[in-house]
Amino acid sequence: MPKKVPLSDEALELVARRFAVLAEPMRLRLIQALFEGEKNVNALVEETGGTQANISRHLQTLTQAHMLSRRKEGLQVFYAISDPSIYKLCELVCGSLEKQFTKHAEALGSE
Amino acid sequence: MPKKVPLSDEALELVARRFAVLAEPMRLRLIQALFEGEKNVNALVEETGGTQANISRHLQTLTQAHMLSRRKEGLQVFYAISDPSIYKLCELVCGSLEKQFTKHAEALGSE
DNA sequence: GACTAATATGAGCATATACGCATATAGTTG
DNA sequence: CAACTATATGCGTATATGCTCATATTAGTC
Repeated sequence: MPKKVPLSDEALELVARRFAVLAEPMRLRLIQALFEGEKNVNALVEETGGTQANISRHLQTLTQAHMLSRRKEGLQVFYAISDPSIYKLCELVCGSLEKQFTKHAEALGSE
Repeated sequence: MPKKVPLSDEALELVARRFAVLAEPMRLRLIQALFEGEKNVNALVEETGGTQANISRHLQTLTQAHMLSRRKEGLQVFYAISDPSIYKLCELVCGSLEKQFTKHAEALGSE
């Protein structure tokens, strides 16, 4: 298990791409909605308030990144979180953001 | 400490923005270089092979996101990783990518 | 103060991608 | 097979952002 070896250019692009998939509010909203469990497209459309076309595209992006699983059942398609690391990723980011706010609540003047 | 409460739109944008900062290969390379410890701009320029202007901009982006700290010493400016969660973030992503490769090494046919 | 070194920034270009609209595909039911 | 439902996709547009070149700024030296 390599640890100190610098990543190759290809590897860096893959990592960057993975972060990029998570760098969209609507996709994060979808992921958040799926924290509760598997849901079909329509449910996600209603819950997130997005358009059907847009949600479908985002779900495709997330699925191609192997973050979601896709299960077809008749007319409906059900998506679910398939990569457990996503939970931790979101927790980590939320945690560090909270720390930032706590810190800068006193000093103020972010950005 | 909120855990199950869905994040607000503002919060989602902040999380997304944070991921976006990490969604650039060159920035990841800088972060990786800084894993070894504090370095000045010139060292980072040489190590990453980027142009001075570009590196400077990326360092600014990372610093504004509170991921790096900036220390000025005479003519030089030293940057260092200031948010420990970045280590874990990178580890998590690398880990899940490795799993993907292991899985699809046999089945093949990603993307 | 003139000169040099280290870093930052303004402007323009090229590319990526999120979104909306319309339409296509897949599956179900009559 | 016609009509309907659920989901996916082609296309055009708008916006964001990474990159380069040139230049500005800051700090040290003579």
